[in-house]
Amino acid sequence: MEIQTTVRKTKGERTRDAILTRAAELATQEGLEPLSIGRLAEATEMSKSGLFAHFGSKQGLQLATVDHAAQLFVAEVIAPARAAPRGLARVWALCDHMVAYSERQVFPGGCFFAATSFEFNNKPGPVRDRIEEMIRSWLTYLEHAVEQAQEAGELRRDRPAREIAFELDALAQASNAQYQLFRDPAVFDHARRAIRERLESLRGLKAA
Amino acid sequence: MEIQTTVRKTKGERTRDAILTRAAELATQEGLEPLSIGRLAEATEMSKSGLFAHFGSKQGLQLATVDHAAQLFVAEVIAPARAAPRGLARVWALCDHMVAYSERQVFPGGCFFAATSFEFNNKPGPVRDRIEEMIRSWLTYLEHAVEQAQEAGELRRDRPAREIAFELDALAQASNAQYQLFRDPAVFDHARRAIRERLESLRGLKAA
DNA sequence: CAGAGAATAGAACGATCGTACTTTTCTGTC
DNA sequence: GACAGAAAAGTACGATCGTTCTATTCTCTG
Repeated sequence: MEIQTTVRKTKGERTRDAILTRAAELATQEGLEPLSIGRLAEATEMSKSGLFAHFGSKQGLQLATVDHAAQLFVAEVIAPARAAPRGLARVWALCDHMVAYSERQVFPGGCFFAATSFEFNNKPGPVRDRIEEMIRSWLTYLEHAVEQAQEAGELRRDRPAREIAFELDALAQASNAQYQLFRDPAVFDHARRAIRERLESLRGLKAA
Repeated sequence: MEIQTTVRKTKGERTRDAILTRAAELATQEGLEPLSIGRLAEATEMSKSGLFAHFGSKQGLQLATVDHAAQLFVAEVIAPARAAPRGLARVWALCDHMVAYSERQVFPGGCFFAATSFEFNNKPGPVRDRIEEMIRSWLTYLEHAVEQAQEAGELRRDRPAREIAFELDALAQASNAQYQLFRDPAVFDHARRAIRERLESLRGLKAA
C-alpha cells in the first residue's frame, strides 16, 4: 500500500529519490567526495552496481545529490519565506528560516551547501559550479529581499543591499558552523538576536 | 649553505617541518582526510614509506598538521594583534589580522581551521578534538579581548562579550568562505567595514 | 674517518575505490 | 498471464589507499 501523489512515479524514480535523500544526508556528515558508492549502497541496502546504474558515474551521483539538496533547501527556506509579505518581514523570514534550517538539522551534518562548498572550493568542475551557483542564487535572493525592504522605506539605503545580505548570511552561517562544532544550541539564539539587532539598527529614516 | 637559527635542527626535524608545511597547504585545498600519504610524498618528492615513518600513522600526520597550522595561525593572527594595546584597539587588530590572514592566502585554500572543521565535524576522534580546541581558543581569546574593551569603557556592556565575539568572527569567517567560493576580493572590504561599523555601534556610553 | 643510529627508500599486503560487463530479477503493459 | 524492457545484482578489473617489513643511504658524533 502506498500513498499516491499527483503523479505515479516509476520504481526507478522512487529508488533514485531514496538514494539521493540518503546521499545528501551522508554527504553532510562524511563529505560528498569521500562518500563512496559502496558506502551508499550499503546504507540504502542495494548492490553497488545496482545503485551505480542510476547515475552512470560518481560525478553524476554528486550532481544529482546537489540538485536534490537544493530542492530541499528551497522547500525549507525559500518557499516558506515567500509567504511573508515583501519587505523587512520577508528579510527576517528568510534569515529566521535559514537559522531554523540549521537548527532543525534538516541535514544531519548541518547546512549541505556550507559543508560541500568548503569541500569543493578548490576542485574545479561541474559539481563545484553547481554548488557555487546555488549559494550565489541564495545570496542574490536575500539581497533582493533587502532591496525591496529598502525601496519600501523599511531599511536605510546608505549601505548596499549586497553588503547587508552578506552580514545577515554571515551570522546565520556562523551559527550553523559553530553548532556543528560545539553542539551548543545557544548559537542559534545568538545568531537570531544579532540579525534582529542588525535589522533594527538599519531601520528608520524613511526618507533616504 | 644554510641559515642557522637559534637552534640547529636535525635533518629529520627539517624534513618534518617541510612535510607539514606542504601538508597544511594541501589540506586546505584537497581536505585533510583525502590528502593521501602517496599524494603528499609525491608533492614533497619523498618516498611514501620515508614520509610515513615520520608520523607512524595517517592520524599522526593529521594531528601534526593541525598543530603546525595552529602555530602558523597564532603567528599570523594572534601574535601581531598582541602588539596592539589592550581594549578596542586589540579587538580591531584581531579582526583585521583575521581577515588579512584569509586575504593574504596564508593557506592557499583559505583558513585552515574553517576548512578542516567542516570536514571533521562529524568524525569523532583526536583530530576533530584538536581542531575544535583550536577554534574554541581563538573564540575565547577574541571574547576576552572584547571583555577588556568593555572593562575599559570602550565598548558597551549591554551585550555579552561572547556574543559580540560571535558576531565579529562570523563576519571574518564569511569573507573567508565567500572569497574561496566567488574569488571576489571585495568581500574582505565588506567584512572589515561591517566589523568596524559593528564596533562603532557598540561604542560610547562610558558608564554601563 | 669510522661506525652507530637516524633517515629514507623499496617492495609487498589486504582492502576499498570507481567503473565495465554480464546475468538475473522485477514491473508494467497488452 | 506472457513478454519486453527497466531495474537490480553479480563479478571482475586496475588503481590507489594505509600500513608493514626489510634494505639502503645518509648524518652526526667520537
